[in-house]
Amino acid sequence: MGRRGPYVCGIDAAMDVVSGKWKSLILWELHHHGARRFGELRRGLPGVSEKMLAQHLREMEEDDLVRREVFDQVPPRVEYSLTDSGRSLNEALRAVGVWGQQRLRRLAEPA
Amino acid sequence: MGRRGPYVCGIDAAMDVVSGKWKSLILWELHHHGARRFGELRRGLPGVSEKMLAQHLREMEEDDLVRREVFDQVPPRVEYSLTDSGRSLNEALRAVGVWGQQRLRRLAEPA
DNA sequence: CAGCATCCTTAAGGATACTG
DNA sequence: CAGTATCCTTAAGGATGCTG
Repeated sequence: MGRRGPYVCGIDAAMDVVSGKWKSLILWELHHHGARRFGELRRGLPGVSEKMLAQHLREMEEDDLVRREVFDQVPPRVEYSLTDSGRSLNEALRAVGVWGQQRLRRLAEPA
Repeated sequence: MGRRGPYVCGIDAAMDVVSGKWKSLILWELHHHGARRFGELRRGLPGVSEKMLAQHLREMEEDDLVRREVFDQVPPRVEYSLTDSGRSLNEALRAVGVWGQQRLRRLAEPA
C-alpha cells in the first residue's frame, strides 16, 4: 500500500488505492451499512486486527474514499462513511464482484 | 499473492486473483495486443523483472486467466493470451479503470 | 528466447500491551 | 470506545547470474 503514483494508467491508479487486504471489504461494508463506528466495522470484518483496520481507514481517508466524523462525547464516538469518490469506486467494483462470484462457483464445483 | 481462499465474498475472490503488482496490467496488455510473447510482454511493462513476470504468468495460468502456448522451435517461442475467464475479468475491470482515470485527473489538478 | 535459481531488501500484516 | 505504540513474522518484490 501507499505508493500513490506515479501511475501508468487508470487501472494502476485504482488498484493502488484498493490494495490492502481489507480495503475492498471496508468499501463494501460501508456501502451496505452507511455510517459505521470503528467497533462495528471491526465486528463486520472477522479477522481484521485493530491496527490494520485503523491503518486502512486512515489511508482511505487520505485517498478521499472515506469520511471520518468525530462526535465529541464520552465514551468517544467516531463514524466512518463513504465519500462520493468511495461510493463510485465501490460501484465500479460491482462487476468485479460479480466476476468473483462466478469464480467462487467454479471453485466450488467438483474438480 | 496466492492465498486462493477461503473467500468471504466475490470481491474478495476476484481481488485475490489480481493482487500482484503487474497482474491487472498484464490483463490489459494481453487484451489489447492479443497473443504476446514473453519478451514482448516484458517490453510492454517497463520496470517488471523477469522473475515477477514469469511468476505472475504462472499464477495467472493456474487461475485460468491466461493461456500459455509453446511452439516447438529454435529459438523457443512461447505465447500468452487471455482465456475467456481472463477476458471477462478484464472486462469487469473496465469500470475500475475509468474510475482510476478520474482519480488521475484529480491528482493532476493543482492542489 | 524464455525462462529458473538464489540471495537479499522492503513492505504488509499480525500479536500484544497500553492510553485518552 | 477508539484508537497508538511496539515488536515480530511473513510475504512480496527486486537484482543478479545461469541454462535449455
